[in-house]
Amino acid sequence: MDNEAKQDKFTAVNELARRRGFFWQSYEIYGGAGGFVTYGPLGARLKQNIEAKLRELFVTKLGILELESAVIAPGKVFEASGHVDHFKEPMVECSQCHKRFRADHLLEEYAKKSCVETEKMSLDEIQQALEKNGITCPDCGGTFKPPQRFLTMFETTIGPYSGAVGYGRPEAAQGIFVEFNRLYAVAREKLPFGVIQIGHALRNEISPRQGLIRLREFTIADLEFFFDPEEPGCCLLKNVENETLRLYLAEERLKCSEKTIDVTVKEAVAKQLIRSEWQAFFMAMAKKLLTEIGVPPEKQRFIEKTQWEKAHYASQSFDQEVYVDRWGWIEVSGHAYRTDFDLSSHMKASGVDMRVYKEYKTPVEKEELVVKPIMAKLGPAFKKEAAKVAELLQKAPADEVAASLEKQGFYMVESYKILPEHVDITKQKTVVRGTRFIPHVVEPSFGCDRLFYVALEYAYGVKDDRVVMSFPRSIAPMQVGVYPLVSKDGLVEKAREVHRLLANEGFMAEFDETGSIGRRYARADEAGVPLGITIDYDTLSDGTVTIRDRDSWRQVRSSLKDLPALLHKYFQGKINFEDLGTLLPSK
RNA sequence: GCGGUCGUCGUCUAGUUGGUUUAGGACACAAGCCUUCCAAGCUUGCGAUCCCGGGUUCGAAUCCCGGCGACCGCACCA
Repeated sequence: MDNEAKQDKFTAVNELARRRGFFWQSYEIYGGAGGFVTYGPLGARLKQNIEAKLRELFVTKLGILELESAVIAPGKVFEASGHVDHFKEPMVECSQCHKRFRADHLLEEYAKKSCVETEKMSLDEIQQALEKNGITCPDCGGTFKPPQRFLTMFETTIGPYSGAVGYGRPEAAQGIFVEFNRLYAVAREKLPFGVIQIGHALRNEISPRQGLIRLREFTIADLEFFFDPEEPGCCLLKNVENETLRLYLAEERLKCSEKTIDVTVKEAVAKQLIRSEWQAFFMAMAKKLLTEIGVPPEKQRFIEKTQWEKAHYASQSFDQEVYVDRWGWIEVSGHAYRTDFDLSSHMKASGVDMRVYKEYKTPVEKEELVVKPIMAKLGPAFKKEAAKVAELLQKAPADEVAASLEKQGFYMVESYKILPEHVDITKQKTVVRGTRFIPHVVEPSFGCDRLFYVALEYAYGVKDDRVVMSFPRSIAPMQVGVYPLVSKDGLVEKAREVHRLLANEGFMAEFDETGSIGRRYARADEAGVPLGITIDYDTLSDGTVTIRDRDSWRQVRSSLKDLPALLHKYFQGKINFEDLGTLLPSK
């Protein structure tokens, strides 16, 4: 299978995808536009099924809330979140060789500026700093053109006349943070809770290549999980504690070592390799997801981001990577501990309190001295000033007042001399029942188009020179094919009847009567249809059909009347192919 | 954005020293015949203004310029 023109899987998968309608580049009739794709019938279905997996895993099974928010946001949202600053990178271009560089990186490297410093610099300041330090093109020594900012967010104006700037969201997360107060109320004001949003996001990439791996418009699934930083324990960790994770730690990467370690979730948490229990939990869930869409565990790993690589909001973060044929390890999900960065930022920018109230388990009783002015005495003593004096007294520190009265027999508040008989000093018990705080956030974030791509690549296989897309049955875009063995003697009519039956039972079923039976099986294998139902002469006489397995090409014989129930069980993963009927001898 | 290579039916491609090319083939697809289980065979059909725009020329798929797109390298990827 590899003697001639050994094309890589990326090429093979893309070609198949175009031919069979999984996906292709958008706007082809106008020459195409980089970074945009169209999912065809099989692809749209497959993508929905993958997203359904995410929902099943998080929404159905864990009770994570789902949200759908707008793609366009007012400028303030992404100013507050830090994206406007962080998506706008200062770049300089060499006037001789036209190579482009990140101006801030040059300053950090050659002028020993810190990234905190460069962050704050204006374009003019950057230019001056470059000139002052005599920084020229590292490649050819040429001088730089004036620096410019490249904004990787899509910018627009909201409304026809206003200058109100709006941005296409580069992630779905902010749509969750800005709605936090309502979501928290809907979640019945209980922590921890999580919210997921699966939707389109936009990033105006400088040069999107790599097909589905880097797009300008893509589907992201951001899950924000809110919890109390004082109770960071994960109540679900037990369920996954023996799951192993392959970690590629930052310290190994800094040593330029390729060493990865396999640890159980339990160990990773115990050794503080993963500092948040919830983060560890979601990493285990992410591994489960990838495994379920067909990526073997040994082709997955979690790479810890170094200090430099981490997002502006993250405390510790890992990328889940999958090994692909052409590029090696590529990111499919990110796992960041965002602390309270986002909610704090929006609180500060909007002025809206997003803290949550926590009642103490046992109310804290405090005993403190209280100075109570006795108005009956203050009135005669200070006349018109009495009210003011009382007010001042209440603000004064009670301890000081008490000490002064005791020692010196009086207390001076401004120019007023307070005598012991003017006030009543008592010990008062106050009960503090709770406190307010900003929840912390752990965020797993999946690139759905990348999940889609790795699902395609790992499904791709060649058997007897035929392409077989071995999707896990739970995500296969087409579930069953129904075929008359030959197109005569009433077999076609019977097959149509079976097809209708299955379609009405809720299966994604296709009907195909053209070409030889072998050709139809081959076509179905290429579309990744797990089961083929073939109607033959025995079907007419005894009501049985053959069921063909896409991956092994084995066949079983089964009664038509049992078929719907059997297929339901099969697609729910409760039974295997052999359980569908009696095995026929393979030819 | 820069540099290199490239762009012909749905897919893969022949042709590219400018001229019988109404751009050829294979696979796929469709209709029919045949066919009792893995891309069989036969017949017929559908399908490409040769990526787009401009230029040179009597004549351009072929040469030149610009654009778009793809791949590889650099840079970028929060």
